Amino acid sequence: MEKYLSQLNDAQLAPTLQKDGPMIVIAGAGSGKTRVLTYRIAYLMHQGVDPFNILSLTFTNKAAREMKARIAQIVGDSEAKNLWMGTFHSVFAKILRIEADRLGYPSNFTIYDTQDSDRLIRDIIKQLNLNKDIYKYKQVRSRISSYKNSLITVKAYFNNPELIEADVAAKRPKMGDIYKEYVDRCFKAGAMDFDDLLLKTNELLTRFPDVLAKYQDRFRYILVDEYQDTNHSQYLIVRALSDRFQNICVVGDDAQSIYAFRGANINNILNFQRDYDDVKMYRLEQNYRSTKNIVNAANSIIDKNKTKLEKVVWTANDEGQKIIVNRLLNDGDEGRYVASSIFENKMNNQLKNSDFAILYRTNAQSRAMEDALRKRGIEYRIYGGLSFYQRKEIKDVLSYLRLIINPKDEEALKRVINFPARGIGQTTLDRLLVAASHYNRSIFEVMKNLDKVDIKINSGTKQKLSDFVTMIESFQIMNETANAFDLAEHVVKASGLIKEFNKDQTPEGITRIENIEEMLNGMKDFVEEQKELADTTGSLAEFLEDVALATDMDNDKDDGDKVALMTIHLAKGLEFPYVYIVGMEEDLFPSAMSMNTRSELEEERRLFYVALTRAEKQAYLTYTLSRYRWGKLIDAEPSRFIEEIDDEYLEFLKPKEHQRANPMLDADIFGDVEPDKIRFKKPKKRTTEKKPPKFIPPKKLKPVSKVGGSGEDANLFDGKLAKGNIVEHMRFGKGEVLKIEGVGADTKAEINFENGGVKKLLLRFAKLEVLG
DNA sequence: CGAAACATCGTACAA
DNA sequence: CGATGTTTCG
Repeated sequence: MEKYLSQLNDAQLAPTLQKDGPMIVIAGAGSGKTRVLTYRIAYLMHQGVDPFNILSLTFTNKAAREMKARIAQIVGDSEAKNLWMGTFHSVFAKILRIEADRLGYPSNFTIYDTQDSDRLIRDIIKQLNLNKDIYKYKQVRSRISSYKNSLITVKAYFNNPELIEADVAAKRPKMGDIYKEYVDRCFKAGAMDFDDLLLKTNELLTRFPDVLAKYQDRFRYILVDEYQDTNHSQYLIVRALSDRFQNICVVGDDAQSIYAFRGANINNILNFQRDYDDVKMYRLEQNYRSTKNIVNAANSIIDKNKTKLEKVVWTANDEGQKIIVNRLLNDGDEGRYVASSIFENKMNNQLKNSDFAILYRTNAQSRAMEDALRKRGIEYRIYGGLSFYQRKEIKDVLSYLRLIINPKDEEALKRVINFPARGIGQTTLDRLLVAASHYNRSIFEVMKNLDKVDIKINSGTKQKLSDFVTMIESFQIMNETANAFDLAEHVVKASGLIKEFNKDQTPEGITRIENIEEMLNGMKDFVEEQKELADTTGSLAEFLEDVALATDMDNDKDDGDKVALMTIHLAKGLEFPYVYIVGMEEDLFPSAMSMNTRSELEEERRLFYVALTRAEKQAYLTYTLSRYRWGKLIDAEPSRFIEEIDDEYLEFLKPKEHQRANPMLDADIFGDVEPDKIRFKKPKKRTTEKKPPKFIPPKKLKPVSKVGGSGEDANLFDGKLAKGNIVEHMRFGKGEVLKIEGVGADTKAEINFENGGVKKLLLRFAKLEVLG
């Protein structure tokens, strides 16, 4: 043990060695907090604490696995195995299964994902005859989610006039009714959504003192990682469980709190010291990850936030390179730049693909990056986005499997009852739903008792329904003996799914079959893996739970040397030698939706802080002049966050250095621009300059060019500039239009200028006045 | 009832 | 643009 502890610096050692009592560790980016958590757990066990009494809540299941493996190296496999480690959701889902009957739930309850919730909510809105343009299902879902995260049950909602009034004022008077119906339907389906896993845990611990006592006694030592991202519901669970022994250790960094949108409350970490007596506070401020340049640049950003705990992150590492800032024409150009920069870096510095990460604000930005990397022949891997398990064909298979475990699962049933088509249409389904509601039974139970219920369904359809029931029941029987893989393989054949997908021989259809095969392979691995671990059985139910609660990071199969592409949110906790942060533009980053309040903007700023502090050696920031969004080319302005970094840490790239590759750009479209200067909304110390503006943003071109259309209209000069027109250019003087070519934003004009000769200009950017 | 054409809509972040 | 909902026709 001493050997391991000697690897820690003094700041890290102090919290590691504090065995008892409440404590908070404020850990700056890259300061080795995982190491502290890991060694602290090992040390607890070394001091004689039974691993059965330790609960460690991590941000991803992958992190839990890695930490457990590390601890096993120190204290031994057999001991480490008994630790409770995992995400809030997975740990409490397990506890809820054990205690389910207390809450009237079956222990095999389904976990609804967001798609399932959305479908159910849409159903309910339709069923209640509400206007779907007013009750948008996504808004409704997020509203319900925030109720649940604040522990507002249906009953609490109807007892709270303020909430009701707020919804009435928002022209959504039926919110409560939808909420009630949603909760009822989930309950009847034996289903919990993600928020329920926390809400019901709270219910369990509050309503049943003996259950609370049991888990308080069990979890005598509790550790919570990424505490800054806990929501109210999680906060209350931690408080309740730690109340008896008060051996609670939370670790986090308020500067990296980036999950407010799913209810995370930064006050949990800011106010931790008020919640317990004699809280010991530790700070980890030495950064081991990044260069001085990166650390200082990141500090200069986070300084702009008002809400924060005081801490000074520093590093003893090298000065390093400045952060490179580059402006590109559009998203395609941005992709090409990033790809060629990665290519060059690899060549010059003997690097691997996995030394690079491309981080973006929204998943939609990945496409341009992918295209460019593919063209360059650089292998990459995308994290997040539409996850594997959310794909249609995979959800179809999973729905059959879910129905085997929990036949009440309404969303699974609706999904597969007529897929592949077996002649059970909407009308039949509607009648089943009505009957189910009337008899207060699940749809599946109604289907099993068609002859006993009053329902208007013709005999042919009844036969089809009973065939379906028979099929599912035969799967259920097989589930009693077969393992998850064998069963799933049988199900995809017997249900007709494979046959259905095989009909489609287009590339997409073939991909679907491959995806199903991949999932079956995954199940096989799962079964094999579980066989080796004695404590689990490799059952289908366990597989489904794994799948439902897997985070995007958990599915990270180590499949070779690839550039990582992901959102900044997913990058939290990771590090890469070279990091490209792309799309540094106003309305994108910071997001247009996050600029209304200070706290929203501060969260965006923390997000940028997280992004920048992922980099070890070198960070790149890119932004574009225009970008495709919603299928349309729109103008962009550089993000205020670039401006917020101290200039001394930045190096602005001269666009020409890399734009040579693109022949279109050889036209002197930036002829009147000094390319090495950056353009901001509010120019800094530039007012005294007499020279023409360094850079004229496209938006501001409008009034100058007189002939220009609106910013949204890509066809600035379309129809207004024609062959033969005489125009004037600031630098090239008068000229005659020889030719117009291209369409939309790509429209170019060939112009013969008095001083400059023939130039090809992109009209989008050219500063021209039409003289006649 | 089913499939394909057609129309609409809404666009973060995610367990 | 792309996912989803609606209409239409066989």
